[in-house]
Amino acid sequence: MRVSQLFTKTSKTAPGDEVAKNAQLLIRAGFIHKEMAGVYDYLPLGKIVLNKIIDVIREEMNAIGGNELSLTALQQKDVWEASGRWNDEVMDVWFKTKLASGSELGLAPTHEEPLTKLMKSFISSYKDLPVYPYQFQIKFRNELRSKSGLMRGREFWMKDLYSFSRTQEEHDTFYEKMSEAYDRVYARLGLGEITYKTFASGGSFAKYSHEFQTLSPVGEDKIYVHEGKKIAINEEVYNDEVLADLGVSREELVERTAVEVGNIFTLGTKFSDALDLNYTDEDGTSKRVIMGSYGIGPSRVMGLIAEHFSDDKGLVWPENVAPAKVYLVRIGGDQAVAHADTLYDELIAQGVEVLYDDRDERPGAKFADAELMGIPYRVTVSDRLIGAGQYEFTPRATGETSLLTGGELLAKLN
RNA sequence: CGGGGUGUGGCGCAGUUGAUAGCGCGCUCGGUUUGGGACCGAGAGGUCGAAGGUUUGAGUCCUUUCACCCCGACCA
Repeated sequence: MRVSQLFTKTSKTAPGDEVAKNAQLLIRAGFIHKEMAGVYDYLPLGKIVLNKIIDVIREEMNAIGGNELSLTALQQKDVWEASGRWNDEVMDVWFKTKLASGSELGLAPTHEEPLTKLMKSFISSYKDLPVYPYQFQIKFRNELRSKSGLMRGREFWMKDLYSFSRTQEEHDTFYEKMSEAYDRVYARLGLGEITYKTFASGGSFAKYSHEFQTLSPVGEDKIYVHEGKKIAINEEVYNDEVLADLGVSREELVERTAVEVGNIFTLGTKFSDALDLNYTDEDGTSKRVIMGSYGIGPSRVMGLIAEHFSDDKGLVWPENVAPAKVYLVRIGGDQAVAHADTLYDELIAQGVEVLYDDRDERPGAKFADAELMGIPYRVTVSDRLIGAGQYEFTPRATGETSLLTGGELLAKLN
């Protein structure tokens, strides 16, 4: 992509009404735009980052048998009344609206009910199970207070997978596989080191649920971390019983603030009871389907990564989620243009994603933008280096520049 | 939803005791520049969140209202 073709621009200043670092940097770099409190547009570069996060999650969900689908955002009242969650006192984050006919509708805050109902059309035998449908979708939640930029929005992206299993054992096995898949997701997103599988309250069908909590000063949750076991306990269940269950003592735990970047939850038969989702087992008897739900908020993850991987110059994207691998800076006249154009074509031919700064700007402005946007590698083509057949190569994270030949450069970026 | 704060060109801000708005960035044009967000000159762009009120006169005072931010409560 050529920078001259991007309609977005960078800004030296952040909007005065944004305090959260993730929002300030993402807006300054032109990745997102604020529409209203807790509601953001994803601009071209931001959309690429969001897509990359989604792609990582998708690969891991597919690897454990997920079936991607797309459910509707408009929700019928009846489906939710079956579980009692249409009631505003039970679920206080509803955005409700009406059809022209006057019928009430809701904007989906989550999808257990509609999906459970949908699956009634496809699940009837033990042979139809287990199944793992999932989706990436914008959820709507009427939060009393949205905050922290992308971290808590009223409209946000969510990956939600739901498991439908025959037995508790089958469910438990999948639950564990999902936990491992989540570990791989966060590792690939560069958050593995600071993300902890955290014990949280389980609801009526399991003693615990698990949250994936990433350490961050902007976190809303307080957790107690056990470094040795790489686990943590949410403060809501931080008690002697849990400590005993996990075989840890208070002295081994450290209190930290963290951001919930995902959760896995055993639902049991809560929704299959409410909506009457059954299957016929091998012995001919009818049984309830055992369910689980598994969420990750890609938009929140994006905010967290922006918040975590940044410095005084701007964003510092991990390679797996960066909008491009290389920021190609061109300095100089016709000769530099010709060389940069050629290198751009070569990199593209090699499958390297490049953001080519072909603007007629001064070098300082290009360098500053490359840093603000946080592209992992900056490559500089300039008149003064062409004679020597050299290119400058500068990793964003270290800022250390080395001089490479064309061959060395292509090898390094491959 | 309770408490606190803020709304002035696209963005960041200033506007003294009331007298129909100013700076920086950005933008346009001309020229000079060209390895760390260039410089000079000339321009365009706002009725000051909205509504009502006080006053000869309101960005400045009063009332109402909307929006945004922070803390708390609540939540992916």
